[in-house]
Amino acid sequence: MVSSSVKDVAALARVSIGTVSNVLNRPEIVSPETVERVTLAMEKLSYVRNEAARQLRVGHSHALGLITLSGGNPFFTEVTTAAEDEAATVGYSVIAGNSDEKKDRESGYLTLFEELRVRGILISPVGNVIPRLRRMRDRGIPAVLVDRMSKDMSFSSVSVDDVAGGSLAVSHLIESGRRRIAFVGGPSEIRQVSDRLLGARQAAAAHPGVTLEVITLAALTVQEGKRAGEALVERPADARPDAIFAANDLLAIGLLQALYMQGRIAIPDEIALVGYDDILFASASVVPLTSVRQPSRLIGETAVQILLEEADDPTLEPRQILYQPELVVRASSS
Amino acid sequence: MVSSSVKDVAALARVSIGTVSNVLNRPEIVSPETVERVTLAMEKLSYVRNEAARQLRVGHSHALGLITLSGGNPFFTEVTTAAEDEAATVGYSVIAGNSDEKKDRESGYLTLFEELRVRGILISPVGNVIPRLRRMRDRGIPAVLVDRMSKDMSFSSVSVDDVAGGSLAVSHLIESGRRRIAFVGGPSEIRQVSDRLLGARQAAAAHPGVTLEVITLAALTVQEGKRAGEALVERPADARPDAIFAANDLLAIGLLQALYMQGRIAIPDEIALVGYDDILFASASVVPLTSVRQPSRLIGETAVQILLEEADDPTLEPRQILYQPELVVRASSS
DNA sequence: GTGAAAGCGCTAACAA
DNA sequence: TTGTTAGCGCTTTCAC
Repeated sequence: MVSSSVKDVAALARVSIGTVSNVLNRPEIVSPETVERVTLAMEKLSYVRNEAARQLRVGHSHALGLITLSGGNPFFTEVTTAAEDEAATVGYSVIAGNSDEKKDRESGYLTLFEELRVRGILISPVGNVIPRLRRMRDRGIPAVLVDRMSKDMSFSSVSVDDVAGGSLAVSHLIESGRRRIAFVGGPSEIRQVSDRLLGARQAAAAHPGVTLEVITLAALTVQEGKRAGEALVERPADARPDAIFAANDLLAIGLLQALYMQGRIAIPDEIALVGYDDILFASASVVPLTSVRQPSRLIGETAVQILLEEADDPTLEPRQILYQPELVVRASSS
Repeated sequence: MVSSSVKDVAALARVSIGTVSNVLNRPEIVSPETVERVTLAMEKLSYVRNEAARQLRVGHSHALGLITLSGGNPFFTEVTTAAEDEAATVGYSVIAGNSDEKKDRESGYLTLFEELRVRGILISPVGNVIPRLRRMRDRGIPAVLVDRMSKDMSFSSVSVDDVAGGSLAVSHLIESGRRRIAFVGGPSEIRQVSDRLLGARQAAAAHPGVTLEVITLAALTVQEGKRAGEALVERPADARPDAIFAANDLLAIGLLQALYMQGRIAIPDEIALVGYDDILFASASVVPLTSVRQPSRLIGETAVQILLEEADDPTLEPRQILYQPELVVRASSS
């Protein structure tokens, strides 16, 4: 057996296919009795609308594309869930992909979304995708940057002030008496990383006598954090920093595993540690983690709202929404 | 400006649209020069194939639908990533949704996937979706159950022996001297939960003098685990269990927060704790968590393989793949 | 090796 | 209020 189409429904309900389409899309203009009859026929045949055909006709789909930096990061999971919920309230679905911070994966998803003619794209970029997004916008697919601002403000964005966040974290470490601070971060092409580092630098520069060492890793994962921690354990004790600001909580948890659990380095006594994102597991880690919290759900919801507005009216000016982060102090730094 | 179509490409390359379609789908049958000319034209126009039109013609999409029980559970994140990777190797993409253990969300995704005419469906069911899956299979959309077997074996499944896992966990607790064991789990309609409980019961029954208390929660989340933990803290010390087997690690981490961090109950001395899934954060939690590990990536990969085979050949007999879980002992129970 | 043409299922404009 | 019809972009025979 194969799927039934409007034609089958029309035949069974003894109406034209145009009427079937109308009860699907504008039931208010068709008489209640007819609606009833058609609906019944649909149920009898378990008719399911063919979205591809609808989309081919109207030109775009009822889906939004979302590309996050990492599937394993609960922060992005929360953003995604919030976006899905918000989109669902207006009948849209979200197709989520994650780039794992890799440019070719990012590019692959953009192509997929383009082939799918999604209504719009939400993205935390890795590579320089702005030119491509611009082309896509010219062809009717708008985009909103998530968790990162566009430098030239040519796209709307919903983000959190990462410079302020970095500054918040490092200021806190300095205030609690730390002087030899290390920033452990990922690839600097990732704006979130470079901004958090910038904020850290500003805070350090404001306090004479404070040094900031920068440790750059390949990715923002627990594994990489662990690797970095193992390298630190290898150092002679007096060559180690007395505080670490990790670019995200995954990294911080990896550091915790290597420094505290394997290396038996006292946290925070020997080394204080601050993470970023305040994921669900930060408060329950070996040493509860001080972290910079971002309003993840709010980011996802706002981004969807702006995107759908721009999809409806492409002439809208790009908007930059910037939320402020918040420091949550726990045992790892006090 | 609007998207260009095969027609535009054909015009620019001075060939027919049939030829354009051929270079897209069977380049080997068209002359190299023509391929070259058409490819060039595509690039000039930045042509992107309209997937909806392709799909309308061929009858199904190049996407697989995946419904997991929880977006916030790293176990399912890993299954999802593995499925995406596996699907990508054969040119398929995965549309992932999570039911959050809610029947109506599950049903919504099934409808979406049906409208999208996905090639097949991977699902960890909440409600009784078997009849519906059967209808969908009759219409050409096969399904594979993930992380759960179908009782009547009418669908293929890729799962882990949850009864064995539950037994493994509780046997370990008993061997380490515990007697008053509590099972903290979610809704019993979720097969994973009821199977793990069954295994726990079997292990308890095999040891006279061991009691098993069952605490049922609304969902398998950190929040719910925390609520359960708070209730336990309220009890007089001698009315508390001396060991807890939590149906997953999220629950276990919530319990840890309430019992250990807020309630100052010694883990494992007063209460030993075992979780399930061995998520990335289990080893780095306040008290590193003993957990039952499942081969998450393997589950995702295998499920995709079987699904695609069944999509190609609907006459295939359903297969049941059952992996064995593994106990990872850490500080929370020893 | 290439071209012409039918038709997948749907929506929307227009006619009745 | 309902019916008729064109056509969205693509793939796929079937001729040539």
